[in-house]
Amino acid sequence: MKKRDFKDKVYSELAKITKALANPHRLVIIELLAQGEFSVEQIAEQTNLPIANASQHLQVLKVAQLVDISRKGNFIYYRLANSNVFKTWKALRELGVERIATIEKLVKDFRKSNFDFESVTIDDLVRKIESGKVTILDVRPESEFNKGHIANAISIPIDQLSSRLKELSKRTEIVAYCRGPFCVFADEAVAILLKAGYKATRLEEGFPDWQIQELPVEVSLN
Amino acid sequence: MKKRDFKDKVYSELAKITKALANPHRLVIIELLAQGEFSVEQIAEQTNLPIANASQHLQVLKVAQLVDISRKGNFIYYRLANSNVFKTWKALRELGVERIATIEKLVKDFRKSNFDFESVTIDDLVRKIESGKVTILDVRPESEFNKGHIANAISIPIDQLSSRLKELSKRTEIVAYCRGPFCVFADEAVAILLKAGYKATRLEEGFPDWQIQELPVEVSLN
DNA sequence: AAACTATTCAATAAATTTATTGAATAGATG
DNA sequence: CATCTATTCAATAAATTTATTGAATAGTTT
Repeated sequence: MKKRDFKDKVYSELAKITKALANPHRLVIIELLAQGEFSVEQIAEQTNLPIANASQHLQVLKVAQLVDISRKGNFIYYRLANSNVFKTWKALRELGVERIATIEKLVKDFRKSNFDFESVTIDDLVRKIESGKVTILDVRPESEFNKGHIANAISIPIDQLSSRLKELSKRTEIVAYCRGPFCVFADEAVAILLKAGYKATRLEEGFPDWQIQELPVEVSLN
Repeated sequence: MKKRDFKDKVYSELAKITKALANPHRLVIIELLAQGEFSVEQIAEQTNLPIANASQHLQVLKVAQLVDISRKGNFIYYRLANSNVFKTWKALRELGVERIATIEKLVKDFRKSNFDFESVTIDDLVRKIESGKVTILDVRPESEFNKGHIANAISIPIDQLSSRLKELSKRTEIVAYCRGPFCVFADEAVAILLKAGYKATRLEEGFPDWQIQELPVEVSLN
């Protein structure tokens, strides 16, 4: 093979992978699958897409080998092919937030107008865990908590939080987390908690960011 | 702003950036600019594109804020907007090589059929530098060497190597490097060196990979 | 100010991607 | 084996991306 042919082929293969990522719906799917595996139906629901449409996008990801599948009963479950897929999404996400003022502004404006409060980073949380008491609160749907969560976190899905406040202590600081930096479950949780007189902040990143750093995680079997 | 509007906008902005990367020519340009800044004319030449075409691709990268420009005399020089752009390219590259058998096979087959020999990683090279004598050979064009190179490397551009062999010692192991893992200058160099009786291997990655790890680099002023 | 030149723009056609719809399929279940 | 159901496929139209060409532009240089 000639040198130029070789380079053309390598870069066009890499561009194919990149194209498979280059769609807003597919990025949402990638972030969702970073929480664990989901059926086509669940993915369609979470992303607000018609099922046929979601399936089509999943085919694109599958052809690019970014996702794997397995069948359980009547359902087909999709998951990220490996941790490099999440790493690449993370790199894109960070590039976007840093380079594109629009995104940073969108996030800040949205947070400020809806929930005006501080957040903590993963490093901050690690330090809090080491040096004192902190309640780690997972506000994702319970099924996602069961697939994997930060060690010692407790699960109260955001739509149950208001009615289950009594499970939390007002004396311990609470750090709420969810799927990722653009997920608003944690913001909503902190808003509810602050209003009810709890001391609470949100984790800037999500569970997959914690997991990829090989920090302690737990899985609930059921 | 509503929750869904917010998410739609964030992910569509991120998809825009990803789309800007999702083209083989533009990936080649990103890798080239990781070596330093180049004029439109130089970029067109290196990528084998008509100038108008190269300019068009550069506009796409500029709108996505992945590159910055500066004018010097009649020329406009393009450079990567910041190190996160390279980090993202590196993540995509590694995802591709790991996930896509086609790419790995392309690289292996090409290397095996043209140059069958071992390579060393950046970690290997760091150890070699610490623990003994090694000649680090930069075979990129001299202008790229001048913009930045591995500390203590010597520059012999690949097209001058055959005629400048006497500058190298046969007693010291030589590690040749170039732009990146898909760049073949270093392969060609090792082939020439082995044939002439030198002890030589190539560095798997390229100069930008060394630089991003904050390992020692030097810049030649001129 | 005129001439020059590197780069960008504009217009077009071809190729690719996307959303939508409804039908087809594969595999599990009864 | 027939039925059921989650998922995929296929066909189409609309939107976007790409390559190509030649003209326009901005900024230097003389």
